[in-house]
Amino acid sequence: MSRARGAGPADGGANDRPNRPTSRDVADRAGVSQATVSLVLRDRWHGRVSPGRAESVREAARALGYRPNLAARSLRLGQRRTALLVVPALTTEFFARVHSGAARMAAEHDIGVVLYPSPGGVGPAPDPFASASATVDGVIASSMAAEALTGLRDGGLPLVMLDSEPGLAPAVATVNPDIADGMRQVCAHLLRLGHRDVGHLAAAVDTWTFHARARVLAESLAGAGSARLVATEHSGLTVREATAAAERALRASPRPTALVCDDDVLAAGACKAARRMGLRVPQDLSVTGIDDLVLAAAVEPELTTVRLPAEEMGAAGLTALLSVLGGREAGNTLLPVELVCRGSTAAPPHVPGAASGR
Amino acid sequence: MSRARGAGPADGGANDRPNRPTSRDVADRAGVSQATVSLVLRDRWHGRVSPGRAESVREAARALGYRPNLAARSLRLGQRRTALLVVPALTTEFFARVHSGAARMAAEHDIGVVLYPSPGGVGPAPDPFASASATVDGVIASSMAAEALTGLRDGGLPLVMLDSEPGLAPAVATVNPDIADGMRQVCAHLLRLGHRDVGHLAAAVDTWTFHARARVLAESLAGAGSARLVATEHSGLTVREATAAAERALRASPRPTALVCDDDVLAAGACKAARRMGLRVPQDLSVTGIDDLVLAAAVEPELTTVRLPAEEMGAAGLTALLSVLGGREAGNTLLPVELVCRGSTAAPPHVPGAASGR
DNA sequence: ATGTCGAGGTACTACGTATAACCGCCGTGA
DNA sequence: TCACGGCGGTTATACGTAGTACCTCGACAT
Repeated sequence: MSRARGAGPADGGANDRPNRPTSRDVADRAGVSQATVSLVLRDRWHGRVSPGRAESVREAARALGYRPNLAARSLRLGQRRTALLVVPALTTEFFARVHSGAARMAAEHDIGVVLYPSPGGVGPAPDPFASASATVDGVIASSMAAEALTGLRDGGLPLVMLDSEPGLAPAVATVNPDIADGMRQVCAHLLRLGHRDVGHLAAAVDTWTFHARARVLAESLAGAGSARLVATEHSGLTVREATAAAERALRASPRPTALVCDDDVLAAGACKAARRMGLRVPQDLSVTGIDDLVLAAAVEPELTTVRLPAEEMGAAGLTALLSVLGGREAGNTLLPVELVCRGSTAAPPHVPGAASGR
Repeated sequence: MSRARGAGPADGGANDRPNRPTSRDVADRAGVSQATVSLVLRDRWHGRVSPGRAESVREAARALGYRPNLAARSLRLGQRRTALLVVPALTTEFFARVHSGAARMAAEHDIGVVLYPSPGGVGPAPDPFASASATVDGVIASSMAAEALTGLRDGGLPLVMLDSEPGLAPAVATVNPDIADGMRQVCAHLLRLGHRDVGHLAAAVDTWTFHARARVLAESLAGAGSARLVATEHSGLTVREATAAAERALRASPRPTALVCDDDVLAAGACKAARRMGLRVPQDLSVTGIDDLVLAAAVEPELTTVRLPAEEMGAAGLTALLSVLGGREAGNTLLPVELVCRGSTAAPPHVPGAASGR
């Protein structure tokens, strides 16, 4: 074994990689074989290696700052464990939280998560599979990033969809927040306050989730006899676009006394529009959001909103992926949501008897 | 070569991994050797492989959906290229944007980025180096995640610090927004509006950046003769804490007519506090933030704030890392910032002659 | 005295890719 | 006709880790 490693003093060029120590280096230092090092460090040595040697191996590993090379480890059959998380734009707080949940769960199972922010931003979109999928065992993707998934099918990778219709494809697991329940809670809340004329500020995103929201909202209102949907406006996901859309909605007649928004950012825009039109929130107009972002508690008044379990969605996505990776049936997970009542909802004008929004 | 692969029909157990095709499979299909496949697909075949064969190799690769296994590739000497991005909490819009920038730049250079959200959230913090550093070539870390870096030094990995004092450690590159310039612009803006008594709502984070902000703010005000810092309150990074801290600051005497906040979230909290105390923003109190988050344009009034180039910081961090990886000196990058004047600043009360905030 | 057994460890090989080294074949010039 | 060079590939090997098969040696039972 004459391999000359980084130990040599005054190595010539400046670009000499500081070659990380390998298990062989640890073995040399501890006076054992490489195999023994592997056994000890993988905790498979019980009854195979004497405790004294085991300790000296660990000692040597510590002294050298040895870390096993995951690439090499993953090379061994089927050991590679990496999930690809495809989200539309990580710059969004919501998806950042989804990632956070997935990452935490992944850490517990000692698997990696690599992110692919799908196109939509500026610049050329890198091909997620050219660079990443090689080491990827499965994909967790938001339906909002669906266009990035075109090249996926032939890959044959296990797939978990977030915010996507359950049962569309047999092999695809889904993870969804129980948005139907959320919408029903919102409607119940608004009806209890006395609202009858409700508007919907919908996200102009062609996604099952958003279609589902609209459908459930319409159904819930229709089911309540007295209430009705008097306006539906579509908007992009920025405050500016939302403000414009909300102004359109508020010019409907009869004017809605409550605006259900598909997103907290939209709700913030709606509040802005209301103020601009001389309406007070919540006295003249109630507004509800979805997500419960930081923003929801920062605006004035604070938003009544449906808290979506973003972290849990990430975690559940990873769990689902592990499940199909383990050969089990692709399941559909439904996560509970929670209505957070804050200051942006109250009884409509001219209905003084109803309960307070808070 | 009798290796039985996934092609067999009706393989027994359900858990049979759908073994991704390897370069050898492509070679078999194309009727060439594995080496030839590698040559063709790595574009090193000019003059070594006939165009016809090259095409049939590509054809076979396409048919099989072949993707090279990066882990195996990286096994070959020094080929691994992965950066570890250590941030305090990805759930924060700012760091999500930093990651986005880093990821985009990384994609251009065909290197990977793996995230390590440093402890601070709930649950046990996974050891970043036990799971990740093995395959990591360098680290980009926010100074807000400094506590996660304790185990790093002995690793001997190249390090790039975001938001950290330049020149502290010789081998460490730094990337900073030019916050000094930002603070000077804020001060100039406020002074031009006629403010004299300024308060500082500081982030209670023990970080060089925040110390630097306080220092530059004090200096800028002191340099302007007539102005002075009348209150400094420290706050956590949530709206709730910021509101409480801002209320304390607004009880100082003389009461500040402008509140400079270290963060947009803090600024939102300050606005909330002002409203609660019967003060109008911006007529009675001007408020400025830092970051230019989505939130800044969502609150009412919209925040005058210093836009920090989050994406650029991520990109610059990656560039810096590549630079030291390439053997060059560790440099210090300073990124320009921009004052975004919106509705939360105006002339102070009793100074009617000054220019408008917008 | 010798066979047996288990503890304690080593040799070897697979994993998938990249590349250096090599090698046959065919056209060509002497 | 034959040596030769280069074209068009192949063979072999390294990379770092995990794990299996094997090997050795001492203790103990027979």
